[in-house]
Amino acid sequence: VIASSESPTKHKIGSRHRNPRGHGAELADDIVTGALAIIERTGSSEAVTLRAVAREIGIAAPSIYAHFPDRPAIVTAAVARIFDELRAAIEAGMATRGPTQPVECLVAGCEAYFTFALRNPARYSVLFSEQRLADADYCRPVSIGTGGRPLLEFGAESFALLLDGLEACVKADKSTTKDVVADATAIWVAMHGAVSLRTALPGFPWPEPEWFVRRFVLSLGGIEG
Amino acid sequence: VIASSESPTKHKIGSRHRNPRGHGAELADDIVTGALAIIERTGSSEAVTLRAVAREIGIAAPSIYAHFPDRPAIVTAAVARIFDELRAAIEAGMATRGPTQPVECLVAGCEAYFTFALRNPARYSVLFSEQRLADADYCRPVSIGTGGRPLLEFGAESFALLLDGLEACVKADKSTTKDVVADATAIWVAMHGAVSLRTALPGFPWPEPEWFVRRFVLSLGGIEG
DNA sequence: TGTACATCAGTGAACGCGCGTTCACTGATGTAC
DNA sequence: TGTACATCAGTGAACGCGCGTTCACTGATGTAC
Repeated sequence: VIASSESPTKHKIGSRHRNPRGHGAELADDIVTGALAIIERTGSSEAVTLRAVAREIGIAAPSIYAHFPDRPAIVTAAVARIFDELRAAIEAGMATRGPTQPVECLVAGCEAYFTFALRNPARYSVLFSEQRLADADYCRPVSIGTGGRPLLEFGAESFALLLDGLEACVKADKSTTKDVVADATAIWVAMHGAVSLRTALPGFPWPEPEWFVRRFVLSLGGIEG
Repeated sequence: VIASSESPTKHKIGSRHRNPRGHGAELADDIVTGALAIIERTGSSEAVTLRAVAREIGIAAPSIYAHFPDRPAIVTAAVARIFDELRAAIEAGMATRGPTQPVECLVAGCEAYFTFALRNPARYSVLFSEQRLADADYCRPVSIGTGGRPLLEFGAESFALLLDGLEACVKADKSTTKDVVADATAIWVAMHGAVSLRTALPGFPWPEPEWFVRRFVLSLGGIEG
C-alpha cells in the first residue's frame, strides 16, 4: 500500500483553507458551487451526495451539516442559482428588441430559454426534474396572484417575463389570445418538451431550434394565426 | 435477536415456487413484472435495483443474472412493455373514430396519449427519462425510413400512429402542414412537456387536458389554422 | 499587559445500510446406457 | 428395469464500495477580566 502520494482522483482534498472567523457562511457558497460542478459533470442531481460535494470542494463530509440540513437542501440551493442564470439569459435575449417589436421580443426571450437549455443541458434538466421535485415538496398548490398569474416559488421571474412578453403582443394587437396565462403555459410546456426530449434523444432528427421556437410562440400564442 | 418470525417488510420471500424444468425462462417475465411494480410504487426507475427486484418476486438476487446481464437491461425490458401498453391505448383511442373523421381521430389518439400519461405517471415518466436514456445508450442517431420517417427503436409504433393520423388529415384537406414529420414532432414534444410538467408540478394551475390536446393538435398540426 | 475562557470552523473515525457482483453449492429432474 | 451422470433452476454467504449520519475532538481566534 502506497500511502505517501496524493490520490489523483481526490483532486481537491486539502486544497481549501479554513475560512477566517466570521466568514464561516462562505462555505455554503462553495458547497453550492461544488454541487453545480457535480451536476455539470454527471448530468444528474442524483450524484450530488454529501460525500461527493465534500470531496469536490476539499472538506470533510460532516462539515456540510453546519450549512445545510440534508442533501435536497443543497440541490435546492443549486437550483435557485440556475433559475437565476436562466432569468438573466431570458432578460438579455428580450433586451435585444425594443418595446416597438413585442412579437420579436417574445420570440427572442423564448429563443434565449431554448438556447440556455440546449447549451446547459445538465443545469436545465435539474430545474424540472421529477426526481428532484419529488425530493423537495412541490405538491402543494401554487397560489394565484393578480390577473390569474400563478405565483411560483422558483422560476417565477422567468414565467413572468413570458407572460409580460405575450401581454405586450396583445396590447399591440399582435396576438388574439383570450387567455394569456393559459397560452403562455402552452408555449412554456411545448418548449420544455422540445428541449428535454432533444437532450434525452440526441439522435432523433430534430427540427432546428429556431423553427420550433417560432412555431410554438406564433401558433400557441395566437400570433399571425 | 428474534430469528424465527418472518419479517413483514420482506413480503414475498419464499412465496415463489421453482419453475419446472424447461420453463426457466418464465422467471424473466416475473423479473420484468417485479420491476414494473417497483416503478409503479416508487415512481422511479432508479429504485429498480437487482436486490429490490429479487425481493419483490421472492428470489435470490444472483438468480437474475441468468436472465439479464445488468440493471439497465431489466429497466429496458420494462420500458418495452410500457411502450406496448401506450401503443395499445392510442390505438384504442383512435379506433373510436372512423376514417371519415381524421381530425377527431387524431385528437382522440393524442387524448389517449395524454390520458395514459396522466393515469400512469410513474410508467410514463420512465419512457423518456433522461436518467434511463443515459443508462441505456440512445445517443446514436435514429435512422430515417421512407417519407423521412424516423425509425425509432422504442415507441416507433406510437409515433407512426401520430404520423398516420396527421397524414390522414392532410389527405382529407383538413391540414395545411408542409412537413408532416416536423409538425407531428412538434405535437409530440408539446404533449410530452405538458404531461411531464403536469406530473412534476401538480400544484400549478394547469388548463384542462382536453384544452391542451386540442390546442396542440389543431395549432401545431396546421388544422383550422 | 497577561491569561483564562468561549467560540468558531471545521475534522477523523466509526456505525449500519443497501448495493452489484462473485463464488461454490444444492437439489430436483431428465437421460444415456 | 436400474443407475450413473448431466443439466437445469436456482441459493447463501461473502467481498468491497459509497452512502448518510453520529460522535467526540482539535486548533485557531477572539474576548472578558
